[in-house]
Amino acid sequence: MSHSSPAKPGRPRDPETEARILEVALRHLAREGYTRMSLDAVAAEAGASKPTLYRRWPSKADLATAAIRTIQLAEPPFETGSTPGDLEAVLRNFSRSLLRPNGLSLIGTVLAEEEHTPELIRLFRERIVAPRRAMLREVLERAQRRRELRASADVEAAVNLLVGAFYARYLAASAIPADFPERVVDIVWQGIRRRKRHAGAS
Amino acid sequence: MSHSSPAKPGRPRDPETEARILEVALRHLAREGYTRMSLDAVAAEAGASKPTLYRRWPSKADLATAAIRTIQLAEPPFETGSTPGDLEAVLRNFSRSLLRPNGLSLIGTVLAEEEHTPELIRLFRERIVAPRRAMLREVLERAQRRRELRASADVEAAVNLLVGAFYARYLAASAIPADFPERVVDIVWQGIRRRKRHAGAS
Amino acid sequence: MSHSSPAKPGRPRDPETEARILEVALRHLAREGYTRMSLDAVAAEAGASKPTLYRRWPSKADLATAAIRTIQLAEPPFETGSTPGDLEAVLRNFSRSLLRPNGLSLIGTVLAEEEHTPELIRLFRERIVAPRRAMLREVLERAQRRRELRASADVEAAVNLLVGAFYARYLAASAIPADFPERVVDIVWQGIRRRKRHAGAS
Amino acid sequence: MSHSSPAKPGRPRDPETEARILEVALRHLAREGYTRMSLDAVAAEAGASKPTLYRRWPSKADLATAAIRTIQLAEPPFETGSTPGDLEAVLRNFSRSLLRPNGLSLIGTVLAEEEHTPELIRLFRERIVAPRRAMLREVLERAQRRRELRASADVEAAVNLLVGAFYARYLAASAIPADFPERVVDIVWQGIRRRKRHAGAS
DNA sequence: CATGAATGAGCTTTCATTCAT
DNA sequence: AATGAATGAAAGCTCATTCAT
Repeated sequence: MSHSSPAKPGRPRDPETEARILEVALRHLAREGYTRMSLDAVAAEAGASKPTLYRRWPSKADLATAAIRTIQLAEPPFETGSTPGDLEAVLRNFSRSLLRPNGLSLIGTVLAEEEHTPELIRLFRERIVAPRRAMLREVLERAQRRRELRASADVEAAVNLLVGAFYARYLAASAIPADFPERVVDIVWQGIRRRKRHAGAS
Repeated sequence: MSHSSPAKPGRPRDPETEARILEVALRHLAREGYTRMSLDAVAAEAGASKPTLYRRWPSKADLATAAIRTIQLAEPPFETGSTPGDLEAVLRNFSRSLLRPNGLSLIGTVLAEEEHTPELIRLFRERIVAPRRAMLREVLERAQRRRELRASADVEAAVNLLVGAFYARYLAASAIPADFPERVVDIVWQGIRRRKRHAGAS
Repeated sequence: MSHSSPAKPGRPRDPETEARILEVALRHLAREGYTRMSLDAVAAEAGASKPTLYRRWPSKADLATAAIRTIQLAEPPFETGSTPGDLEAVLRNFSRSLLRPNGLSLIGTVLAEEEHTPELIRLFRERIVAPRRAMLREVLERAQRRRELRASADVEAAVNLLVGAFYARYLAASAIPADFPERVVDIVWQGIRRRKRHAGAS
Repeated sequence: MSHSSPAKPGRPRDPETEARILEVALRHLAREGYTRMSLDAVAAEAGASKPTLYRRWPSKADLATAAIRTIQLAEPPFETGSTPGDLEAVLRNFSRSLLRPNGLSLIGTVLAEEEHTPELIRLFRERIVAPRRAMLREVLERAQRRRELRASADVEAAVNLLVGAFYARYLAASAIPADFPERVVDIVWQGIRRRKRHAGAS
């Protein structure tokens, strides 16, 4: 008589170990950068041994990418009723998660490692960058379908402007003011929305 | 043949050596990142010995910051006749120098090292980031004085939008299209410029 | 049909597994040497797990000696009619098996490990070296009984000369010429055979 | 004004350090084998640090080959008056140095490493094996010029027989009897020397 | 009985920094 | 002033062996 879920042979993995390692690894990766992240330190802090790491991820790069993969984007509901309101909601959430856990140092490390460990930036783009941009693009395309935007409105450029403002601000000053989302949306929205025809334009 | 300045005792430093070291160091810093930049390699490539480096800069961090300090911004003339034209000129120059010598990896490394070597980002802000932003701000403030902008126009936010768009684009895709400056200026300019009163709207 | 020997409780060992492990182990031992032979690799290639190895052989050294023990010498029929012919036949077979599977690297590893794992060389002598020498000695002692050898002929030394020539040649050049058996037998046989009395020697 | 021997710049190497490292390395190589030889242990025993080793020899293989290179063959004067006497003298010296410092384990390790570190055996052949064989060959060729050998005498085979006997004996029993040189020379010499014509045989 | 997971110790190699000439 | 040598610390990775299922 067989079980529906046959017990796998061998000693089972401690499921908490894996999660703990990844969590520690992500923290170190963000705080120390890729090069400074030491597998010794990660193993020690996670209460595991180095071969335990190597059994799961065959190299440091694999562990680092796996750690990045665990980042979860809290998807905010963004139906505020108006397009600028939706954009602000997305950016407010973006701003909060951008700085976690260690400001832009995670972004920094994937940029710095672009030549040596391109997997990092590839995955970062796929997992972190792209979804966030997709949210903004979705809001804008919805607005486009509702004919709220100028006919020539450049959605791709607008997305870059909106998210990029936060990078620029952080790079210039390390701090993002609370009203920043509102301020950047304000300009961009004015720049792309459709304007009423001038009544007596003729 | 005597020097006009009183001769210092001992062998004088070779000024070319210093320049060569800094140039090599900057290249390595940008290509490899701070942690991977090896003083051994820099010394070897510059044709000097390590104590020669240490005599001038007491630590690796000092050498790295000195290297960043040498970056010169080629100041573009930007008097094109129109404010958007000026903005585009600045950004075009910015876009070119942004990716030199190795994409954003220099920015990456200063971000990644923010906690361990804060000197790096401090100096990077002062030398690289601030001057570039100042150019844009100057153009915008001049426009403000000419009353080309809306009364409520947020110059600081606009600056962040303009430069940030490039970071965002690079982070998302590693390549900046040639018409990108034009496209981002277009939106921002529409977002901040003063609009004509609907003359005879009645 | 029941077994003649009482059935043992528990799951019986798969005899094929054991053979497969030993075969793989011997190959790795000869190719990589003892220190480089990895139980991980042996287990993986044999399709078994490491504790399966450890259940049968309590240590790496035990597995290695067990692997050596499996080597079978194909006993050649050597009744060519003449003593030099018999010697050549033995040596020809010796030369072939000497280089299998990996030149002298198996001999190398047992010599190199003499201090750390003396079991290896002990067993190698008993299983591989001694039988081969015995064949030569048997041929020579038969010749002695037939009074084909000089009275003072040193059989032990002759055996060492005959087999040693192959070691020396390999150590010097890695390759054994096809006519090598004939050439070495020629010299040794001339050196030990009984010579006819010079008829009118007086 | 230049010196005839201009002082080299920089801190000079301690000449004893290099010799001490090589001596220790050779001992470890012979005792432990290549794989077991640890640079940590060598450095510690030689009273140096690991980077001191790496400055001189860029890898473990380089250090090992350098160590082998230091082996000096004490060239024996071998003009005993007779060819067999000369051969015995060479072999007696050979036998003594063969077992130093650790029996055949050095030979063992170069054989075992043939695939992974072929430099080892290449150098061993060039430095150790070839010179020893050359001595024997020289004695035999001198005898040949003096017409002491049979016309068909196979010098190459004789050399292999003479040195090989020692390998074979060691591999079979780990000990070389004191009269071994004499015994092997006896057979080989009888096997290759020219025989007197049966003068008045009729 | 056999499995996959875990471990502690070890490896070679590189680095930033200081010393002796 | 400038050099080459030296150093202690640490890194990434692998191994023989044992544990838990």
